[in-house]
Amino acid sequence: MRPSINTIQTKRIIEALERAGYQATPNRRLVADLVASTNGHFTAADLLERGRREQVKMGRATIFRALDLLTSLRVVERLDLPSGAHAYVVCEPDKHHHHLVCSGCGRSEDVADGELGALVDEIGRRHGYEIQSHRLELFGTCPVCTAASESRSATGDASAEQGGPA
Amino acid sequence: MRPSINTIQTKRIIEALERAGYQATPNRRLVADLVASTNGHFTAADLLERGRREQVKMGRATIFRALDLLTSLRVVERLDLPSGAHAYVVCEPDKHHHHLVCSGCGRSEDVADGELGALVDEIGRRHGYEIQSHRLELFGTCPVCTAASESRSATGDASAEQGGPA
DNA sequence: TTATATGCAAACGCTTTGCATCACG
DNA sequence: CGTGATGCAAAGCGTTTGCATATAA
Repeated sequence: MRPSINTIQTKRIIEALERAGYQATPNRRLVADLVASTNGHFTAADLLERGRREQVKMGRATIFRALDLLTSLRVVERLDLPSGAHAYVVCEPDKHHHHLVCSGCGRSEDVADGELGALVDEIGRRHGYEIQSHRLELFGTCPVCTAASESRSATGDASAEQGGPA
Repeated sequence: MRPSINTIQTKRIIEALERAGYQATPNRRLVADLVASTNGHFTAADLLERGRREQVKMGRATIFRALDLLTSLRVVERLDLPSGAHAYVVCEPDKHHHHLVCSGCGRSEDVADGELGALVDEIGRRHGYEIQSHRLELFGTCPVCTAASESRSATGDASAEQGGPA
């Protein structure tokens, strides 16, 4: 997948960098772009490989440093897959939310906190804890993958559903 | 903390092992005991060190293998701390639940799924996902640590007690 | 010119594995 | 005896760091 420079998403990320006083270097722009052109979760290794494939040879360290940066700016968020592996997803910086991850293709969607906040408060009260943070992670199959697996089982086909993460 | 052999918890774990057809070897008994005498989360390294301190010198591998075993028996569960580190907690094998973890002392408590299930269903429906699993992790300060930090701030003492989650 | 950012490779920490040995059934 | 469990050390992975270099402000 060729990164499409200058999406709104990419710009948002770059602006976030500059607003925070960091340089929007070519490498960081590329990372921003790779990240923005992903609709699922991705790992540092994914970015590294995609980056190399595209054009530039970025060092591992640069990726990790960029990812740390973006994480601290809350442009991306780190999440833990059921396997225990670490992945990242892009997300809206400000509003508190959670992630719904498709275990088929890796696509991820932001989920508003909604009523969960109240439930969390209630749990804290019940246990006498002062809750500082909470994290809800949902894993399931997205509509596309569900459809794919249904038609697959109908036809006996057993090929993969879609692009996989990123 | 000296492991107190033969707690109910320890027995439960050992029975779970035997019921599943695994040998309750001395090493595994020790692990069971260490695990049972922990009321918070712990890492593999913790167990290794406590084990060594107590008596036996267990190889790293043995700890990891035992932990894998207990995880597969759902006697312990692996969880991801906000720092990204992996830890384990003991828990009831059968009922679906979540964890409330004290970021001060590491104590952890099981939290019933309760109304969350309905909320999760609702989210899945809204996004067209078939939810397969969900995980809620709560981080906060337990009553003991809250009290401790209050008396501390009252006396102007500023000693550390925790590393603070994300 | 001074602070930042980058690359590289070595260092790290955690976890797994291969293999010979040992214990249990 | 044969299978399962263990220890050890080496290998593997993902991530971080030190340091010299290159680049931006």
